[in-house]
Amino acid sequence: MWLIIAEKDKSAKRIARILFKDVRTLKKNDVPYYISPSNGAIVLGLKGHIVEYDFPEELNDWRRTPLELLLKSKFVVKVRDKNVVKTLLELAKKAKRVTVATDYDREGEFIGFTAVKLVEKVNPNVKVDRVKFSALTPTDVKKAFSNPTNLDLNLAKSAEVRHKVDLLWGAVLTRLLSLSANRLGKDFISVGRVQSPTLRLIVEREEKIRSFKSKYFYNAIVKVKGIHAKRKFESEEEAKRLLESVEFLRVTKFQKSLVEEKKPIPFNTTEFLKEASKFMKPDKAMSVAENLYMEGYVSYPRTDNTVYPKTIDLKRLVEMFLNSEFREFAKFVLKHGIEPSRGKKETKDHPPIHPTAVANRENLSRDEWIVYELIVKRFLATLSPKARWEVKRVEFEHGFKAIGKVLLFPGWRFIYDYSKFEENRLPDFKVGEVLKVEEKIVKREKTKPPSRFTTGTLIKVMENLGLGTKSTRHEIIRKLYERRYIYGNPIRPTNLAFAVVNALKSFAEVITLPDMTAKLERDMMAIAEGKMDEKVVLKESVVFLSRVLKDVDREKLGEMIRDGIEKDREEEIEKNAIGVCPECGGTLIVKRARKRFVGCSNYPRCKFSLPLPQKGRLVVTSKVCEKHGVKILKIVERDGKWEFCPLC
DNA sequence: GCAAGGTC
Repeated sequence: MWLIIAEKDKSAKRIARILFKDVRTLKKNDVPYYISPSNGAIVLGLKGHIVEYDFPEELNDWRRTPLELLLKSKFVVKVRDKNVVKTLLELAKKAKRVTVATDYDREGEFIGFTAVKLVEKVNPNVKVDRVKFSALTPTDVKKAFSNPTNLDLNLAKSAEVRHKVDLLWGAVLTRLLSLSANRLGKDFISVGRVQSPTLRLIVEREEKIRSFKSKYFYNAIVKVKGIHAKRKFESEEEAKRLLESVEFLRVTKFQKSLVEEKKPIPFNTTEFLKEASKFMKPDKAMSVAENLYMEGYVSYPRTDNTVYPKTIDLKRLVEMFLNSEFREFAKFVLKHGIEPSRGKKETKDHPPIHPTAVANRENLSRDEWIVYELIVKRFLATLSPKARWEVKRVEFEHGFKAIGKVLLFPGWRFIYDYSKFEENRLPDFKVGEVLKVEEKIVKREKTKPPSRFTTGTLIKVMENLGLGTKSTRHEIIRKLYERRYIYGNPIRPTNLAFAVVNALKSFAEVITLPDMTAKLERDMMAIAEGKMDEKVVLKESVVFLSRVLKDVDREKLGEMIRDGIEKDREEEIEKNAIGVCPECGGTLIVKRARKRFVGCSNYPRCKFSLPLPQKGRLVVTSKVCEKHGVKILKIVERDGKWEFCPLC
């Protein structure tokens, strides 16, 4: 029997259908696999990593394990998906030949490698080979299977070292911070190669915003021919002085031009999440996209590719929408001729995210429809004509300027309505023409601090810095929320986040920098090329971390972090305090436990409490009820919002 | 109860 191992069920199915004519689907331990009786072949899909490295069980008790022991420890293999491993072993026992057909990348090589190691335990003499294809098309797959090669052990080792380095750093520093601050159980303080640099970005942006000194500036504005032209000044006097002196203005320059506005590029994971985050958190958007993929409505949502491969029949996909509520858009695209845009990143593994079937609004959940509509509109927009603008620039004496923009032809904007735009109409001017100043205004404005990251912009920044992968960035951000390091969107860091980042900066700064990932990438490359031994890389980490453990002042570290937590707690109380308790004079506080209610700060001495509605998002407003002197509360629900005083 | 990386 010939066993072919794929990375996931979907690819297993595809591979089986491409290679064999008589494919039957069977199930063992609830795991599907595909069999070709005539060829005596079985294709089994794994679920990504089915095993992972961990520390031996005796090191699991955080309190009782000196951190130095983690550095000396060996790694043990832990099974993550029992059913898949069981099925793999049962099938492998009977195999004469095993072919690894996992994704052709570093993690894919590692996944295949670990599967083979498991197989060899039950079937030591099995023949093993490896096929490499970068697209699941019949041509690519068949070609790969006619040229089987061997597993690339160095490539697999390079992924293995990443797993180990990440676990080592993550476990040692996570436990160090958590133990020092005495935050154990679900309240632990996490640290990691990707999450910590990401958190540092957010914290440092907040520091910039806090230290930002805004300056005033003054726009001298004149109205001529019904439009406003302006010039910027640093001082109000200068602006006023100039305005006082002008009664007529001569036109010194006038330009009218046609400007084409590029259409958006095809969706890869990052671009998709950036746009979808206007509606929901990235982890939510990702799981919704995953569902749509499983139901066959969109293509694989984890991709770096921003260029449609030639193998996709774009025209057929557009025509598919002629019988849908997107028909006007499909017609528009077909009428103007399909011309796909392309991004800078071109990879071979998966195409950009695009619709694969027509869905009806009624068959999808609300969130599914939002994501589906976004993907469809984006797809059609990438194929449609550019937008065309008429841009006018006019300049007057004394440096007054105005710019006008009018959308002449919407092109892709007709379809993709997710980015707002403004038009500003300007009449035509003639150079030399002298116009009467109809109105004069001085407007005071402020320079703005840098803006906070949103989940969307953060994902993009992470990608640019090489932090995380298309499949993990949304997870990392979710983790930061879950650990109470960040809140809101735009994202704000908590005091705990400040404490964690500053603590790490003081004794293990590398873990807060993207450079660590960059260096790890270089080391992995060297290992893959056979120029470096994985032991050397691991040793380096061990040496660094043992230095950290020796030097760090755990008392001080614990204090820093507890301070952060304490500050968060105080702010939380302050934010939720709504007034004075009518029974004891204590402070009334909105409590958000399993149920939410208004309680007294003197609890348990004072048992005063008020019920609150449990549904919708509750906001403490700054308005005060005139009758009771307590803050007005607001409930925000999907279909509206309402305000009330809890004492009324 | 640690990370980040696959996939569901």
